Amino acid sequence: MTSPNSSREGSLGELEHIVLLTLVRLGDDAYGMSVRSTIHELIGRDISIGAIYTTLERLQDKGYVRSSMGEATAKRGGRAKKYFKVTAKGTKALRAVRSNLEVLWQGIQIFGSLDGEFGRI
Amino acid sequence: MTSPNSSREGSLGELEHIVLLTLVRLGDDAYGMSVRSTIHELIGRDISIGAIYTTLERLQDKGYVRSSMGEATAKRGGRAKKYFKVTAKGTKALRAVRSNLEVLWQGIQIFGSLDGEFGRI
DNA sequence: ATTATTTATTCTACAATTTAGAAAAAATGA
DNA sequence: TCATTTTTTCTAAATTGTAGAATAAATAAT
Repeated sequence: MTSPNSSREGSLGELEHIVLLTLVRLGDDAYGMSVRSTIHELIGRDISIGAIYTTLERLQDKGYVRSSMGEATAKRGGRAKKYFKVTAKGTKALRAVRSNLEVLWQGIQIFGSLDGEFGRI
Repeated sequence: MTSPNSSREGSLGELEHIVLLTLVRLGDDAYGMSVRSTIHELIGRDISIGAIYTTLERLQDKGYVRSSMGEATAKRGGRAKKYFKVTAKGTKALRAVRSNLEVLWQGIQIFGSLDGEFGRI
């Protein structure tokens, strides 16, 4: 690549998109394991924990999230969690992706209609 | 990988998602170049033509689209186009992705509100 | 106090997807 | 014939997605 294609802002990999969105949803309780189980509960997708963490790390490298260590809790296996928080930049990326998807889906009619709408961003 | 994770149905790569959706939009006029320009017009993303074609081919390998050659047109450079059509399987994948996204975005509130909704699928 | 179990993160290596750019093909126009 | 245009194909590489094993740190059980 010579010139870094700038038209690619508002572009997130599929898993990055899902993970970032789940972080927003989880708020203060967002860490590796909870992200994984929440995604599973919401859409039934079983992503390995290793995949979750590499994605989280890449998201951090890109400045879309930051992380901070919590404290251990007094229960079996309650080691300290690494919490993740979406940055302003991450929020912006999410908004852009959302906006693009709305345009792309606008007017698309495929039988079997699902009539939901996206939540506000 | 030992067992092919089946929870991954209703999963399309980001570009696959965009391209498939654009094929639906274009209907009978969907071929490499038109897909590329339409995406550019809709979301301003400048994807190389090579990238479009590799995606189209992969989509075909997965059975999400089929292709057929058209005829040459009587104009400069009017060589025969390769038209693409979304299959029932492709439509199904699109519906699943859409459904998952609706769930994931449900209830997400990020300032700067975009209040559109997805088109029906 | 050693060992087991649980929750959690990190590491490693590979597969799949995305990407650009150059090459080739097939048409008309000069 | 040579140039130009529209279109597809090929090639190589970067980025993203993936699982599984290893490690760590806590409490529970013996």
